[in-house]
Order: sequence, then C-alpha cells, then structure tokens
Amino acid sequence: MKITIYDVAKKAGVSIATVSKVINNTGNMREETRRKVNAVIKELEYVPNLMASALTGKGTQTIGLLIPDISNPFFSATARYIEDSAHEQGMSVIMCSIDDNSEKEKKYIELLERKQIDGLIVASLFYNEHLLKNLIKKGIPVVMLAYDDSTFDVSIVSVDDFKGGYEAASHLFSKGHRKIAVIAEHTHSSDLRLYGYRVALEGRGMEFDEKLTYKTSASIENGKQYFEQIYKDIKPTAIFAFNDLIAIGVIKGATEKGIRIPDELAIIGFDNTILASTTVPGLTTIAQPIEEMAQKTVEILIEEIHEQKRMKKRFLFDPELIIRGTT
Amino acid sequence: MKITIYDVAKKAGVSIATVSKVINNTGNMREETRRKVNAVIKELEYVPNLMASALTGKGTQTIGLLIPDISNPFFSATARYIEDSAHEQGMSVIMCSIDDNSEKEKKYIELLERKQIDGLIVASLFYNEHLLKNLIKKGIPVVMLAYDDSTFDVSIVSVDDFKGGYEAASHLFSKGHRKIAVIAEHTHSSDLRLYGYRVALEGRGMEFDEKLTYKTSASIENGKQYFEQIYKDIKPTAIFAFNDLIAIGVIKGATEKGIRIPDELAIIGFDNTILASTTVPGLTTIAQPIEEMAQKTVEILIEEIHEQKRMKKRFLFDPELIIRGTT
DNA sequence: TTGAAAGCGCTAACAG
DNA sequence: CTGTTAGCGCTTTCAA
Repeated sequence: MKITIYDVAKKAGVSIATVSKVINNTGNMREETRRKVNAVIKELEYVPNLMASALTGKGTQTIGLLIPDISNPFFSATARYIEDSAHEQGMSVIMCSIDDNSEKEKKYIELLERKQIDGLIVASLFYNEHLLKNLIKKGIPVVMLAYDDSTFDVSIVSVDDFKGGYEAASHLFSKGHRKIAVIAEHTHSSDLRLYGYRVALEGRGMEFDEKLTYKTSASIENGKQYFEQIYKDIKPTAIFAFNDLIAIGVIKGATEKGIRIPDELAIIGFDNTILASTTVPGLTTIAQPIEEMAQKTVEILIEEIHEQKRMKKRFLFDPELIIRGTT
Repeated sequence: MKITIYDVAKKAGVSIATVSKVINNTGNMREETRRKVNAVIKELEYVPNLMASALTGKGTQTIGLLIPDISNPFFSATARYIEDSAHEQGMSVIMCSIDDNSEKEKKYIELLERKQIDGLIVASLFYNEHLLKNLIKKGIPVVMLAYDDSTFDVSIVSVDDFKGGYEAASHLFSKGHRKIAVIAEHTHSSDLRLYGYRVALEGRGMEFDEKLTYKTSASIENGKQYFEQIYKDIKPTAIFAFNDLIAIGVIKGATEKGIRIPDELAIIGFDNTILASTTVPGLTTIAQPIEEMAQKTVEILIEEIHEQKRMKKRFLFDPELIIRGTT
C-alpha cells in the first residue's frame, strides 16, 4: 500500500499534525522530534501527496504553457527555458501545443482548469478570447510571452518588435538595399515589426511600398513558396522574413534557383533560432533574448500567483541584430 | 468563490452523488435528472476539480516525460508527438528536461512522484538507475522511448538502431565509399548503430577499423570540432554521424574549409530532424518514424496504466534511409 | 432512481 | 511543543 502521513505519524509516535509540520517546515518543535520524524520519513520512503495538499488550498505547483507549435525551434527553445525557470521555482509545466487549432485551445484550457493550474503562460496568439478572459476572471494569473497585444488585461513579456523591424530595415539599408520585400505574419507582433520597418525606411527618405509586403504563416515551405512568387513578381535585392523558418525557406528557394546569397539576394530573418546557424551561409537575423524573456515571464507569473493585487506589467526586451552570411 | 459539486447539487435539487454520476456518466438515472443537472453545470460554469477526484483513487491523468534536451530538434519533435497522443487520450504531460544532469533527474523524479503521475515516459538514458527501479517497484508504469536498453525491466519503443547503422553503411558503400569515419555517441543505441554499421562493412568484405570511430555527444559544435580533427587525422571520403546535429556540424566545418559536398566528402546523419532539410545541400539521413513511435509509446503506457499484469513489451520500428544532397 | 455517509491524504486552526 | 479535529471536493458503496 501507499505510505501516507498516518503511517509516518504512527511509526514515529507522533500525530499527523506534527508530521505535516516537519514536511512543510512550519511551526516550532523540539529538534529531536523533527529528527525522529525525518528519520521515519526516510525509512518509509514517504512521499507526500501533492494532490491532497492542493485540495487544502495550497496550489498545485503547476503552470500551463500554451504554445503554437513546438516544432518551430523558436517555440521549442521558449518551452525549454520556461520549463527550466519554472522548475527552479519548484513548479512544473504542462505543455499544450495549440497548433493554430482553436478547438484544441479550448480543450486545453478546460483541462488546465480542471487540473487547477496555479497560472498560465500564453506564448501564442489566442483564438478564443472569451476563454482567456474567463480564466482571468476566475482569478487565474496569466502572462503573455512574445506576443505583444495589449488587448488583454494581462502582464506581457515581449521583445521590442518595433525596434526589431527598425533594425532589420536599417541594416539592409546600410548594405545598400533599396528594394526590399517583406514576408510577414498575421499577428500583432508582426504588425509592429512591419511598422518599425516602415519607419526606418521613411526616416531615410524612402517610400514604404505596400506591394512589397506579403503575409503568410511560419513554415519553411511557405517561405520557399513565397520566395518563388516574390522573385517572379518583383525581383527584390533583399528579403526580410519575419521569422527564421520563413527565411530558411527563402534561402532554399533561392539556392535552388542558383541565386547567389548574399550577392544577388540578401536575406534577414527574425528569432535567431538554431536554424539560423545551420545554414550555409549563416542567416543574418534579429535575435530575441528568449532565455531572459522566459525567465522574466516565469518570475512575473509566480509573483502574480502569490500576490493579491495583480498589477499588470509589461516588459519589452531589446532585440539584437546578429549578422551572419546572408547579408 | 469556487463552484463545487455541492453548489451544483443544491441548485439542481439533487444530491452530490447524483451530480457525480452525471459528470462521470456512471450509473443509471432518469434522463430528466441528467438533463437538469447538466443544465445547472452549464449555468454555473462548474468545472470539476481533478485533484479531488485524484484523491479518491482515480488517477491524475498526467504523465511525466523525461527528455534530455528539448533544444535538440529530434527531442522537441518527440515531445511534441508524445504530447499530442497523450492529449488525445485525455492525459496531460509534464515536461522534464534532464540535460545530462543527474541531479536534475533526481529532483524531477521526486517531483513527479509527489505529483502522483499515472505513468512515465523516459526518452533518454537514465543516470540514477535505482530511482527508476524504485519508481517501477512502486507500481508506476514506465516506458522507454528511442533508447533501446533492455537492462531495465520496462517496455521499450525504439527504432531498429542496428538496421539503421546497417543501412547507412550500405548506402555509403554503394556510393563507392571505402574510407568512412563514424561519429558516434556514448549511448546504447549508438552501440547498436555502430554494430549494424560494422556488420554491413564486414558483410562486404571490408574491415571494420576502430580508429575511424569517434564518440562525442550531440551538438553542432561537437560535430564541427570532430570533423576538423577527423579531417586532419584521416581524410575519409565519407562521414556517418549518429545524429543530425553532429552531421550539421560536419557540414559546417567542411563548408568552411571549402570542401565540396558530396564530391569530396559525403555525409549521412541520423534522425531526419527538421535540420536535415534546412541545409544546402539537404542532409541524407536515417529517419526514425518518430510520430508513430511516440504514438505507440503513449498507447503502451496507457495500457499499462489500466492493466494489472504489466507485461513488458518491446517494439522496434524500421528506420528509413532518406537520400538528399550530401551523399 | 436517488441519496447518506465514509473515506482519499493533507493542512490549519485551536486546545491542551 | 504537540495533538484533535474540521474541512478541501470528489467517488463510491450501500440503503432506501
């Protein structure tokens, strides 16, 4: 049978309350008693049941992580750092891949609620806004990561997308490019990047041309496809892809056509995932300090779990231009 | 306040037992009663507390996933598919990145035990064997994935590593290579691959040369470093890397030295991760059917959770040679 | 067909 | 300093 607090208490000749106190290091007690109980715990290999303690009002020490698609290296890195930081704080994380699937999102949210998670990190856009709002209303702390949309009344940790767009454009400009195509995404962060890009261009007296802007979702395949179309349409001298996956697709497409990179076509990505360093030449990209962002996210979430007030905060991290071979 | 089963019962004018029955779809009852209770549940937005039901003996519907390093795309893909299959069965998964860190492993195991996980998937080698054995002794089902080591008395799902090694060697041989260096890892699976490789060579009347075999751990950096050394040492015409990460490192190293791939140097990897398709030229590699493997793993685990007998099973999946540009 | 009541393992007053 | 006891929210006999 499973060893419970009663077994320990009996064997140690104390009450369960005492055992509980030594487990949780609460209250005072004779050092000898504590030692004795600890000895029995070790002897019996007693492992406290967190479910039971969760029932009595302590949290579940579990947080949920909603993520679009962990096969995108940016998100797998994110997941990784979130998990690390959470674990350091004694929290475990339940992974939830949403996959652009609103149904799945719904099912997951419900599951997480049943599981009584202490908090939730949303590292993706959110389809069923009302579900999120509902969760928040019920008092479950939520922090959004890498998705800067202030529509929701939650704390946000993100990279400064505007700045990222601005820096990418500036870099391309400084390299002499004047005809730059953009492959963006359908997210709010993407809009911010685009805006930064535009401001950078206009600040240099260039005109922002809507026709040079394309939108798709993050995948190598899409990158390749869009490249082909773009190259047919407008033959730009540079392409700014809003994430590395798309940029990789562009590289593949260009290489297959025998286009020389960066001489005939310069490419810049976003995220600085592992992929950016695997291509030859290496991909110039805008790095998000994802490790720090993840840490901050967990930190804020845990704060909100413990606090009452729940002040909403917003942290913007600086992106960093990483120059490699594609520009 | 939080809505409990009591609130629902009161409002519906029934007992909590009845509510419990409609939640779990157990027992018989008048259709009208069920309808009424369901209506109240909806109205009150009642969400059953899984912790409480876990306490009464039903499981936690949660499994743990021990994984070495999710930033290795092979493992992030693995995690992804595990999570998917688990979720389909109504289980959630707690991610545990071990990072070759025996301390972390220990802490995680303990945490998972406290959390009363229903089962555990181990997708990595295991440092603290006694911990695993202890877990098994306590009756927690464990399945090992992609790590074929029958030392443990658990079910195993893996690729046929021997066959993978054999096929890679055969492919290289058929391309005319006779001087092939191997970059292996320090795992049991790696030994099996090496053995397959050896048998393939010897079957063709070649000799297996220990000196052409190197061992390291999976990372791009290591791949690159080992390539440099290998090239200095022995100038092989081909390199068989035991995973894609290492293979990518080799490609990088070779490209930097201006070595033409595959003419001057052929390269073959293992895993068929996303990385294999991002390089130019694409990486020839041995694919593991990771999605099916993950599904099978979850399937077996859930079986073992429900069964009493706990028959240990062993599933070997066929690897597949994926030919791209590096050979 | 429905309900009363005894747990599940733990925490946290409150007493002693 | 230590123990008694009343829950936490749910499941599950067993009666009615």
